[in-house]
Amino acid sequence: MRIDREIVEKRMNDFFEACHKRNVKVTHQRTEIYRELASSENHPDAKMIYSRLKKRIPAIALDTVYRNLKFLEKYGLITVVGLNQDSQRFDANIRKHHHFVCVKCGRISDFYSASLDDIVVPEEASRFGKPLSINVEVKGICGVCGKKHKKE
Amino acid sequence: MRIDREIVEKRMNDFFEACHKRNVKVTHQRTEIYRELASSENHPDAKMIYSRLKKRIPAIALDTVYRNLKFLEKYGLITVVGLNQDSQRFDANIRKHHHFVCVKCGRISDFYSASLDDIVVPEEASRFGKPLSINVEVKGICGVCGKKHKKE
DNA sequence: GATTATGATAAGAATCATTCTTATTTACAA
DNA sequence: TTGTAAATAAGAATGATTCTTATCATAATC
Repeated sequence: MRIDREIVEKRMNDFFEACHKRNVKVTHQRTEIYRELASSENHPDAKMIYSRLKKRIPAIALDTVYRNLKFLEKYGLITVVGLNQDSQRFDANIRKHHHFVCVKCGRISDFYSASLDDIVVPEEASRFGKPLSINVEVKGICGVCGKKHKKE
Repeated sequence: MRIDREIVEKRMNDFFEACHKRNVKVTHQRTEIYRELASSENHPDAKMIYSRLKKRIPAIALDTVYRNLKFLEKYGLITVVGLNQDSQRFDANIRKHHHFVCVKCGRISDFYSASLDDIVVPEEASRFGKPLSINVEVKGICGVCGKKHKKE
């Protein structure tokens, strides 16, 4: 489950460029953490990246992996899959709906939309298995956080 | 941020019905945990539900809240918002794409779809704030887990 | 209405993911 | 080459979630 060498190299170039542009240090660990993720197709978590890297860099600390993943996310080089919350959030609304999630405060709002309810699972997705549900997640800055930001 | 009384009552009826149909006990704690979530609009986490209930049921244990939320999810009365993972998963693919997530094994697969890329944020969503991204999450049973299930 | 079996709860310990603290090391600019 | 701010390693700390076990309550049966 590895990404094509060319794509990885392009990603590595983007990484170096982003580091230089931002004046952040290109450490061995940081480089290899990004390389590991950029070469993986299966959306690993921090532990998985850590244990793979441990073979090549035995002294690496798990905290370094976490720190750099946060760093890479902040600089837009990687994303966290899903909603990026620190705890599970629950919903008693069983009716088909979608979510607006504020990336600042984590507020989650339900919304209904006939047009979005109409979208069908494309073949590109059903190729991976039997679909059970399809939902749309909109990420953005909520009204409250938007106002806060203007004041600052 | 409370749900209309009528809706809550309908949900409570569904809850009692589901409990009886499944022959599970209708305990005070279970009932109030569901009532609390069914009355909330803001997708609380377990801690939040716990602290609200603590006022009414001082002896309630946090574990009971977790246990019953899992229970309610299993019986389809509530859902976990997002991908319901136990750890954060990362993605170096910054090209616009969508996800197929297996609800059995947690495997996450990227897919591309011109038709899904074309969907726009509806007014019902942008009402909550400034949208930054829109993505589709398909949940289902992946090929591997589907085969396993057939064998059993 | 009382009895009882079984599932549910409370309490606290345990586990797992993630972050913090601090002393040490390293990248890289001068 | 050297100075210095940034990054790292190690391990402790935190916070979410789950487990263990003794006790309790629901609901079926008498």
